Amino acid sequence: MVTTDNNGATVTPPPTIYDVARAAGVSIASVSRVLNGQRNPREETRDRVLRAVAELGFVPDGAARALSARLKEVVGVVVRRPQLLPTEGVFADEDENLQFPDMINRGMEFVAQRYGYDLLIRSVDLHESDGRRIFALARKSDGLILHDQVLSADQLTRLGRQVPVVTLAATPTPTTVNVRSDNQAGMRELVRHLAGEHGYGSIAYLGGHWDSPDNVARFEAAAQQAAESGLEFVHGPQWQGNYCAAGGARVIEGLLADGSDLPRAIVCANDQTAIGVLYALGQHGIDVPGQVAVTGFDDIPVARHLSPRLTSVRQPIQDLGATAFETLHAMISQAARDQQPRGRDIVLPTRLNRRESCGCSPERPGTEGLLP
Amino acid sequence: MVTTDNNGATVTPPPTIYDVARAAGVSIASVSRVLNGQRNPREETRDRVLRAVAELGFVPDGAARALSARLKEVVGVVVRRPQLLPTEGVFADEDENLQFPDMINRGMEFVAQRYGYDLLIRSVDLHESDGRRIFALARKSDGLILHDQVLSADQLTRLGRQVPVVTLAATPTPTTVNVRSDNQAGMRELVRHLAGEHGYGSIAYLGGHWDSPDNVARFEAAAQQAAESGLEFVHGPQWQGNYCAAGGARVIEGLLADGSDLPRAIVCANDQTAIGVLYALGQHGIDVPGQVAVTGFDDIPVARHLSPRLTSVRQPIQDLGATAFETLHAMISQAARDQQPRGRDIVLPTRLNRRESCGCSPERPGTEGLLP
DNA sequence: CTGAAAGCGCTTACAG
DNA sequence: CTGAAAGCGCTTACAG
Repeated sequence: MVTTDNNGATVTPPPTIYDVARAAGVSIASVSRVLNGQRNPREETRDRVLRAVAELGFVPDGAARALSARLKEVVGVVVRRPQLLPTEGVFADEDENLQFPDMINRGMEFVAQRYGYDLLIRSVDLHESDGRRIFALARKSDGLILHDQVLSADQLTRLGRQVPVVTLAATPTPTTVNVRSDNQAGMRELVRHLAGEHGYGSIAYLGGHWDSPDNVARFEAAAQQAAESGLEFVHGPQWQGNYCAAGGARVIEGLLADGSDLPRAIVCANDQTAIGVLYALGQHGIDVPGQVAVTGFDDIPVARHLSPRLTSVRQPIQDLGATAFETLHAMISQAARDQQPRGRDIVLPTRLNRRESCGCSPERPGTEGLLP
Repeated sequence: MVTTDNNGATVTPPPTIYDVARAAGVSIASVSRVLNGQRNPREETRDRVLRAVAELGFVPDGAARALSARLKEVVGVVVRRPQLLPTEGVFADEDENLQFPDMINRGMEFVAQRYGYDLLIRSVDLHESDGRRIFALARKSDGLILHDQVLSADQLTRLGRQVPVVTLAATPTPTTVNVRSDNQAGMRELVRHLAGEHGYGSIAYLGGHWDSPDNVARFEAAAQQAAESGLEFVHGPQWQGNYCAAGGARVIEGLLADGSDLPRAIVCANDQTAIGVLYALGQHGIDVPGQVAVTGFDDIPVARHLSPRLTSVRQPIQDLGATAFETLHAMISQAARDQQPRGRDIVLPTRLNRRESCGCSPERPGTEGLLP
């Protein structure tokens, strides 16, 4: 019986397995067995335990369970993002690049629930160098999923020896598995489209964080395909963005202030950047796609609701998260059996979604991505 | 020494406090004391322990620490969102309303880090009725932050007796504290603006989830202010959205298909809804704000980058999360000392950000929200 | 099938 | 100041 009184603040600690055992008239071992479905307990035992559990509203303490069963049912997730003070002005500039990692996390969470796992989220600064906080998170979890390249290859290898680790959009090591999407194929398809279907003569690549593996892969694929398609390829320090709308807008403002000529098409490292570019071009009365075409990467939901609608390379965002979790879960389950196939690089397909910002004409909704 | 061999998959379990004690030639109690800064250990003891810790890369196991110290340093966060299969078409429709709760979570996380806490995220379905999964999450955490009204008042009161609980945008109970923003003041300011400055004669309210306390508060404030300002106030079942862009677009499509007249201004329950409305109106060649004005609520970052730029009521999004965490943390710390002020309703201020979608003329950037 | 007991890896009174 | 020991709340061989 829970004590009820008029003071809401009275603390009633949750019942323990001892309370249940006492109420059911059995040992705590029996309670545990019934709850964990071990070794068919007698019908009557089961009933008494279940009744007591229901009556007391018993739920096992996570820490005790974790310590005893050597399983926390928690996966640590590390996201790399600017650690800014929540001052309005500053934050307003930077907090837009949330959407992509958050959607990936949601894909993880979806799968995690099916296994009874929860996600322990922690973000680290873009420039965080020592991995101490990440090793600490590992001790609160059964395994780790790391967005981006937050650790050096050496650190990763060492971490992967202690605990199962899956990276996202990074590089596999001998002890860790990586999951990413096919930047190369997606970017090449996009550039081929700009050259072939639209006949543009020049494109620029507006980059994301310079050290992001995704950014590097997209840049290189764009450069190679541009060369193969005979396009002039513009890039360089003045084209350096930061995956955020504000970064994209800043690049455009800078170029216009310098009086630079814009290329016929601007290929952005991601959709957020493209949003900033569209905005800045709009402010200066430059028509998209009439004067300058603009494309994104990721295909986040809002891309469909911009004007003009944003042409973008679709990443299987939620799938990335789901796959990362499934992979990690397999590693955790097999941990006891030791030897497992580490060092893999799992690549998920991408696909070009043509909308108006690249110069294509509007099409009926619903046909997106179904084009040949 | 960590075993190194050529097989990356070899598992090297993390060192325990016993390993450290052995290496340092002291008892595990001393190790614990040095690490937790208790009762000034002798200089030499401290040095030996610290050296061993560094050498072995020791980090205490979270579960063992939690069980022993009765503190997990984990806060559970429950978000209410549609639990859909990651099928593209379906997800594409619904996963846009992520941004707002995710930004709140980020505000929490920012503060949580300073206290050495992590967030354990779990989402439950919009229509989840029984709170079992939430009570289970409570056993993995030191306290809970609940977005929205995910539990009945009775369940909340009961939960709050077992563990510290803070709700967001809900209603306080005798055992829980609520944090929300001032929907009423923000919405009234907005409607007053539409009536007073722009002289519109009619407005509609395009709603969010019908049972969301935020939605109810915004609806009622809009209705009251409309009445006081002598505006015709349009609403009803055909104006029922779902906080998502797709929902907003669907409402507009439905109205136009019925041949209904649109009011002079559409006040949306949140920004995501407004994005869908802008899009649908654009598809039908209806000029915003010339023919119909549109406003949002929340002021998410992308609102600034739409065309026309979206007029919206700014909620202190990150502050909501930060305040929720700070409040919960205070409750956790004082848990031992029992009696605490529960039942509070903490209200954060809102503010109208006028941009072009309501009919205001463009202004210099940087002056947003600084108008009288 | 069930109970008594050991043990998971820590923290913290309790002695010395 | 430091160590030996108890205890946190579970799970799981080990006996019976």
